[in-house]
Amino acid sequence: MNLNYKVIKKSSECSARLGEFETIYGISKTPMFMPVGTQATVKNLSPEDIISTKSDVILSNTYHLWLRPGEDIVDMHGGLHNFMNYKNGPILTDCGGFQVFSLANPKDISEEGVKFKSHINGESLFLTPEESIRVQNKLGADIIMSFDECPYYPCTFKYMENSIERTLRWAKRCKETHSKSSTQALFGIVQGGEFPELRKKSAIETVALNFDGYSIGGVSVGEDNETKYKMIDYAIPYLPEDKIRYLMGVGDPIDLIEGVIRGVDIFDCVLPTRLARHNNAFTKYGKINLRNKKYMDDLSPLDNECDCYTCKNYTKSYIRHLIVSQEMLASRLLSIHNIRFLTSLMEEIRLAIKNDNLLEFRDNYISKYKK
RNA sequence: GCCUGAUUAGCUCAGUGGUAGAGCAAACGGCUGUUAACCGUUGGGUCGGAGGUUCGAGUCCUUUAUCAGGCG
Repeated sequence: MNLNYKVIKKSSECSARLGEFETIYGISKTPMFMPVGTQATVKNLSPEDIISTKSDVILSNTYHLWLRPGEDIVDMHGGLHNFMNYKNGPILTDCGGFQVFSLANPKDISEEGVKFKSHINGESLFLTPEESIRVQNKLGADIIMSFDECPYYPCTFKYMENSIERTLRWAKRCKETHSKSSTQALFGIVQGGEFPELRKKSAIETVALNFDGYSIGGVSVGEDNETKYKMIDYAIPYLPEDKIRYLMGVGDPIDLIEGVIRGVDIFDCVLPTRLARHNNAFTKYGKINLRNKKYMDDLSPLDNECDCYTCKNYTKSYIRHLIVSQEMLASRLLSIHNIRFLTSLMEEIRLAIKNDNLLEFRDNYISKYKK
């Protein structure tokens, strides 16, 4: 499916671009942050909560839904949107490639596919590019991902070279398997680690397969910041101007800004929701841990300028009380705030691109934000 | 009044002669395409009191206090 991605404005000072694309849910503006709902739910949040965060696209995961409840059950509901009652915006499914990184052993990866042991019951599983696409076709997300290997970091040049070549062959198989190209956009994924020539090769050859958009994967897997930004720089020049660029798994506020400056359009990350469950809130001055005793009598909201439901209605003191009392509302309120914090940051970024002052915005932001 | 049992970290409890421990709680840290409401670090004890035996006692003995049962 053609998302009709359009560049509205290119920054005059960096590679950032303001853009939009189209689905049956309407126009989506980029740069954008997408919250993650692995198991067809953004953990702790109802669809109404998600909408209140002004999110647009949300993510779900092929591997997890394949295992449970199974793609047929989702299909019986008429697809993911109906299954999880998210009607506000598009859904993107990740392909299961990250689970190759987090759950499978390198020795279990073959040309044909990846051998897994189910994290639920230990059952032996085999995921192939064809199976990933077949499952994603049934899940019915608006944007689906080509099945890739997300290699361990660090890995050798030789391992990475073999890996990207195999991922390219998998990408071709994914394209050939994709049976719903009229309703689902299929993105290819660029790998190559920290090796410039491999990022270049992976990008050029993935683009040659002509996907509906392109992801940069294998980032935020343990590398330092400098390396992380280089990985983006090595790939971006070879990605077409007229297609969406998606940096997978990145969601730290500074990383979002740096990614946009380098030409990235969309991001996803578990960080806002995971940090929320672990009692942390994003603020303009860095993240804070609400379990800390100093918030016991703090009557201020998480962030004075934030317009989220949580900040409009609750004090830090109350949220700390919920955390100490192990009440589940704490992680819900923090999830709402953290996601809204990032969608709000993306609004500011879009405005800065429009005003051609994104680099100044970045410098001001970093000077306040303690990473 | 007599008999038994208990008393060790804030709490619940291990530790039966050889350098005082765990879980929880507390304080704090980490988290980047979710195997994570998770993981980690740190602080915290005259072992109820007083005597005694012993090279050495949380541990054995005497005594005492408190608590819980049982019998009168």
